Amino acid sequence: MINIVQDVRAFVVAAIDDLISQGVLPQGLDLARIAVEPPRDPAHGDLATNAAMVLAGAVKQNPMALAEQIAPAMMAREIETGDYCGHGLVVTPARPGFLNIRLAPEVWHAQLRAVLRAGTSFGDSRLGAGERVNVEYVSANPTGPMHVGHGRGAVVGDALSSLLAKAGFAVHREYYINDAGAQVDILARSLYLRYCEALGEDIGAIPEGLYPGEYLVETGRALAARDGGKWLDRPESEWLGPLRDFAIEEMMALIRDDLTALGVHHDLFASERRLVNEGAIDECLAALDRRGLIYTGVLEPPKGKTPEDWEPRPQTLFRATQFGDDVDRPLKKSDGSWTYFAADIAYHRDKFRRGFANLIDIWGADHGGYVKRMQAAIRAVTDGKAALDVKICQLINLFDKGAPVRMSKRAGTFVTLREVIDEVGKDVFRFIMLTRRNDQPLDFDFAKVTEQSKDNPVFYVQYAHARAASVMRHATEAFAPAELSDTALIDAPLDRLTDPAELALIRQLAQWPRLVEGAAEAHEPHRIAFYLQDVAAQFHMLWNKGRDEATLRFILASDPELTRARLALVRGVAIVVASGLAVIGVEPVEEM
RNA sequence: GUCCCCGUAGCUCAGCCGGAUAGAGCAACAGUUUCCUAAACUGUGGGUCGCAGGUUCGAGUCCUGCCGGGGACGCCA
Repeated sequence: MINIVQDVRAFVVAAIDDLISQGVLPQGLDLARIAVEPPRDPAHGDLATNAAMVLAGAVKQNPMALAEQIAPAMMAREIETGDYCGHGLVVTPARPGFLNIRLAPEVWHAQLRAVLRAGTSFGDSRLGAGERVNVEYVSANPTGPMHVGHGRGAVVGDALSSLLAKAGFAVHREYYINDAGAQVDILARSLYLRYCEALGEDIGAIPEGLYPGEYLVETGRALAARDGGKWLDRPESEWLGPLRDFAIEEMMALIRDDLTALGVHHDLFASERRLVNEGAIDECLAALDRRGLIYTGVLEPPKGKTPEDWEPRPQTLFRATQFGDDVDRPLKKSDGSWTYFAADIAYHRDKFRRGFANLIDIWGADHGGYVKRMQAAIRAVTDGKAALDVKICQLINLFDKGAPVRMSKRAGTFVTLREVIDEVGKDVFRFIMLTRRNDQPLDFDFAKVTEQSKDNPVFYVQYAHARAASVMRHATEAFAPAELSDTALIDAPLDRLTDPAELALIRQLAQWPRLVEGAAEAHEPHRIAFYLQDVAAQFHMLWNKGRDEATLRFILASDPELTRARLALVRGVAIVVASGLAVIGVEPVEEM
C-alpha cells in the first residue's frame, strides 16, 4: 500500500471484476481507461474514479445508473476483504457518474506509517522496471567556462536523471564533448596568442573571430610553463594539433570543476573526436548509404532570410524527409569534412549500440530547430527501435534587484555559471532552475533568490525542513531520543491525528509516490519543485494554526501521546521534503 | 515562406496520459500579530483559459484554421 492511488485503482478494477463474475456486467470490458485521482474539490472525497462514465457506453447504461451499481459492489468487497481497515471505504455516486471515494482516517494514518518506515526512499517506484535510459545533458563546447544557460541544462538533466532513477529506471548520464569541429581549432588559435603573451610578446587586441576570454590567459601561461618557447616561431600546422589537445583538456577540466561545484556528475564523457578517429562516422553513414538514404542534391535557399553569400551547390544529403523531417539535411561541409549533424547521428547510433533504446537529450533553446532532424536520423539509424525525447531549455534572464544584468561576451560583462554559484550557492541555483518548466524562459534575480522570505521558494521549502527539525529538537526536552526515532514514532497513536488540516497534510504526503511516477513519465522534473512548495505551504499553515489555537501545537506538555502522534507527522513532512530535495540535488538543512 | 515553443487573474506562473464550481505566489483591499524558530498570519475581491470551429457524456488540456509573442531554418556547434 505504498502508492495509495494505484492501490485504490486496483481495488476499483477488482470490484468491477466481482460484478462481471456475478454476471451483472458483461465480459470483455476495456478497463484500461479507468482512472483514479484525487478530486480538485475536497468535498468530493479523498479520491474519485471515472469508472462508470468510461464503461457506460460499452454496457449500454447511463453512467449514473452504473455508478449506483459499482458503489455497493466496492463497499461489499471492502467489508469482505478488509483492504481498507474494513468499513473504511465510503463510495458515493455523484452527478455525471463519478464515484467519490472517502477513506477512513485509519487508511491515511497507515500511509503516514509507510512514510516513516520507508524514510527518504519513500516514493521509490518500480515503474521503470530497470529499463535502461540514456540522458545526455550539458554537452557544452570545450571552449570556455560554462554560462548560466548551461547551468540550467545541467540541473534539468541531473534532476531528471535522479527522478528517473527513483522511478526505477537504470539511468546513464552522458556528456558529449564537441572536440572535433572548427570551434576547437579557433580555441587552439586563441590559446596560441595567450601563449605568446605569456612568453612576453605583445599580442595587442584579440582579433575578431577568436575567443577573447580572460580564462585563456592562465591556460597560456600553463602551456608556456610546460612547453617553454618551442612553438613560438613554428607554423600553425605544427602547433595546431598539440595546442588543441592541450586547450581541450584544460577547458574540460574547467567545465568539470564547474559541474562539481554544481553537484552534477556524468557517467560518461563521450568524445566526438574519438568517434571520428575510430571511423564510427564513416561506418554509420556508409550504413545509411547502403540503404539509399544518402544522395547528392541541391537544397532550396532558406526562405525569409537568405544569406548574402548563398549560392546553389550540390551537397551530400540525408533523406530526413523520409523520417518525418521537413527537408533533407546536409552531412558534409564544402571542405569535405562531416557536419556536426553527421557526427551526432553516429553518436546517437553509438548510444543505441551500447544498449539504449530510450534516449533523452537536454538542449538549449537555440537548438530547437534541430530536434526533428535528430529524431528522424535516430529512426533511420535504429530502424525505429529507439526513441529520442528532447527537452529544450529556454533562456535565463539575469536580474539584480529587479534591474536586468546585461550580458555581453565582448564587453566583458559575461556572467559565468561559477560566479553565480559562488554568489548564491549551488542549492539555491538548482532549486530555482526547476521553478519553471524547462521550455519556459526563467527570470533569475540575485537579490530575490537569496532573500529570506515567503516569496522565495527555496527558502520556503528549506524552512519547512528546518522547522520540522527544530520541532524535533524541542521535543527532546520532554522525550528520550530513542522515543523520537522514526521507528519509535511508527508506533505513536496516530489515530489521535483527527484535525482536518492534519489529515490534509498526510494526504498531501501520500501523493508523493504518484507524483514521482507522473513526473518521471512526463520527463518533467520541475513538478517536484512545485510539489515541495505545496507540501511546505501546508506544513507552515498547520504550524501557524498552532499560534491561534494552542491545542493544535505539535508539542503539548499536557498530552505526550498526542505529541508523539504529531511528531510522527512532523517527521513525515521532513522525510518527504528531504526525499524530494534529494531528487533535485538540494541539501535539506536542519536549521537556518 | 516552413517548422518548433508559448498565449490561463493587474504581474509571474502551475494545471498531473480530458473529468465535476480553473489554482498558487506577488500586487490590491480588510483585519490579526511578542506565538513550538523570528525572517509574518488570516480573510476578501479579481479570469470570455488569445479568437473561431471540430471531436465527446465532458475540452484550459486533443484536432483544424486564424491572431499575437519568441526562436530556428546549407557549408556553426
